[in-house]
Amino acid sequence: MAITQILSALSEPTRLAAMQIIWDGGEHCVCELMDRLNATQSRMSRHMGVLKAARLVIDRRDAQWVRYRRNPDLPQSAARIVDAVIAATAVEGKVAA
Amino acid sequence: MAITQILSALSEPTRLAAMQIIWDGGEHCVCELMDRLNATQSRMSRHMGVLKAARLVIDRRDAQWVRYRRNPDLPQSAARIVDAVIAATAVEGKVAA
DNA sequence: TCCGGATATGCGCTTAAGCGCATAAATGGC
DNA sequence: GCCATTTATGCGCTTAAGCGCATATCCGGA
Repeated sequence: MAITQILSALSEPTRLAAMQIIWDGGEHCVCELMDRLNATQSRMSRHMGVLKAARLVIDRRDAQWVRYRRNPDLPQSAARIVDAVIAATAVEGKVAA
Repeated sequence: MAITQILSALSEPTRLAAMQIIWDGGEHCVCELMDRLNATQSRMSRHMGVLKAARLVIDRRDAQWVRYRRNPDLPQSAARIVDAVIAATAVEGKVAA
């Protein structure tokens, strides 16, 4: 079931675009993702919640910010899916934001 | 956009299970998939339509049967996604049918 | 031409996804 | 303690997904 949940999480354009940003390994607050992806606050927050529920990312409180980053404990088999997806977005050009 | 469509197509358990079967490279009629996946006829037919719309599979009329197989012209970047997904299902055990 | 098997599709229904809006909750600074 | 900033969440709405049922369509064989 976890796999279908991962695929479903990645299948939404804004979430996929967020994963492209987050997959660099760094930390990114919701406000940054909002700005870069042109999303409202509640929309962005909920999308991040979906990615978190799929265990693709983890979050960390840092003062008034919440920093998201890729889940370092993601099983390799799942990480390979994300890698392949990110690579494919690079090939096909851009993903809607 | 094609990538999110592929991910969405793969994110449904019965469709994912169908892809596991079809990814062997052989041809499979709807009736076979129905039987193996415990799906009704209309349900299976529609699911295959979704996979076809995502260009993951192609179909061919053969007498009263329609044979589905993996799309040989699927871009490599997309094929890698499917490969990673199939590999992950093998790791995690089984996918609901 | 008629029939039976295999597949697709129109229709209506139910449920889930995604959204905006308003509001709550957490935190630092004053 | 109070306020501004950042993030999460309850609520209601709209739309899309998935399903079963019935029916249409396609095909070979008698």
